[in-house]
Amino acid sequence: MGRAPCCDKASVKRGPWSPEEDELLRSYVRSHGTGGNWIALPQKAGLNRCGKSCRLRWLNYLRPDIKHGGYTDQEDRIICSLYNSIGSRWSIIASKLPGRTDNDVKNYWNTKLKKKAMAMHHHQPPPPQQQQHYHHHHHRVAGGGARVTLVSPPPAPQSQCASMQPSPASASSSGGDACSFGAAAMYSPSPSTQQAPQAATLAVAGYTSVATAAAAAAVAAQRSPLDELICQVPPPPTTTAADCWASGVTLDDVFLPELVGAGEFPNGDLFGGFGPLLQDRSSMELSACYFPNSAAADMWPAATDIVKPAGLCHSLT
DNA sequence: AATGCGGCCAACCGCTTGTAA
DNA sequence: TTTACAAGCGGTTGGCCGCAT
Repeated sequence: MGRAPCCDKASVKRGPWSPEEDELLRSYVRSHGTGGNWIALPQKAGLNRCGKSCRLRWLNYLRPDIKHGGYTDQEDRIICSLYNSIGSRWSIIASKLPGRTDNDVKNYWNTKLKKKAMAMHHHQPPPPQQQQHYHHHHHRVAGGGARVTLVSPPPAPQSQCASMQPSPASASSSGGDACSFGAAAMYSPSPSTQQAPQAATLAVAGYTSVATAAAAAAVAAQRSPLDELICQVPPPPTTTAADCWASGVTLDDVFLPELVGAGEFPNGDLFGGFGPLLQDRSSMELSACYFPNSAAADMWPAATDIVKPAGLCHSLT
């Protein structure tokens, strides 16, 4: 038994919206809101449309804060970086781009950015050595906020993909490895990134993982003394996994094999990291944790507001 | 001018997730 | 705990438009 359809598709209008329908929907939502019930909305608004269709029209087109087209280089970088990190999670990617919708970002990627990324991937010179080399870019966040360190995976030829252990989302995306790494290749450090503090914050998310994106935002929003400690560690002179931790930003999942072996975080979940960086501490159960330095390790027993893993706590120093 | 082709994008489809009863 | 339903999400489709021939 399948689920009953949300509306009678034979009787509702489908296809492009007319200006009159747009105005009906717009004025209804303006005066009543969506009411949390899109299914009932069309009838109340006097529209002969499926509720899902109304919702889509509002979210993707009629919402007042929507931007169409005119993507900036900065937005391109954010999209590429996030795509490389998390795959086709368009709603998450769009949430990092004010005024953009998931549908819009998805279309933009599929029609333009993917090709651009592919082209750049194919123009990447081969890596100098097989040893993975991670680029660190340091940015100071506006307002004296946390210094953050970007860790980007190197542009990698397809032959290296297996060893890179991309996140499940990336691995399962239809874009394939070439696209994924092409996106990474596009994400070289650029002056424009450094000029925009907000962009720097967003870029951090792009280099890590979804939850890390939230964590990066959380760093600025809520900080305990432990958080401060993490964020104040001076920038490392070299580029190792431990350095990444020391900089206060969780690791990209490509570091996992290097750190603990692929079996430690079965789903590419890297939140072995530091509880204090997580937005919702109470809901996160860590499978392991790694202290960025011995001082943080010392403070760990005193931290009472995070869910601590049963075992596997290590200091990286 | 007519036709074909490819790019673009709005909209749809169907599956997954969240939640209330 | 189970079930039903709405919302959310990502993949896909279809039609419009501009450009090349």
